[in-house]
Amino acid sequence: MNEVPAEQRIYAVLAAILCGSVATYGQVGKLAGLPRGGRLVGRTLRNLPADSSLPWHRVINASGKISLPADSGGFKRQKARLQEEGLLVNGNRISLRQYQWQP
DNA sequence: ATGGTGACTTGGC
DNA sequence: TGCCAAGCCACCA
Repeated sequence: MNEVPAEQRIYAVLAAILCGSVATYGQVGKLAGLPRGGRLVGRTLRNLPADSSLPWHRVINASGKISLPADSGGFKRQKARLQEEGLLVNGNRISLRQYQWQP
């Protein structure tokens, strides 16, 4: 019957990421039941409404960097929010020191 | 249907 | 550390 759409589960995973921590796209996808859905996660965040209160800014790629283009508004917004949560952001890269979210 | 693209990941050099 | 190739999934022309 009605199964919960993958997007819904991705939202739940996002909401579970602790403040001050970040997770990779692959990590989120894996926890949402999409072991190879890194791209799906990215596409889902891309489609998020502007009024969504989900911490999408806590999601970065496996290289520990922000995947958005450095000249886009989303990049600046994500960087600013991460810094407000106490994370050190150097350029497009997050200074990793126990940054990875642990479920 | 087919090919190209993207807020990805991993392995190799 | 950084770039490249292959794999993966969904969307678009």
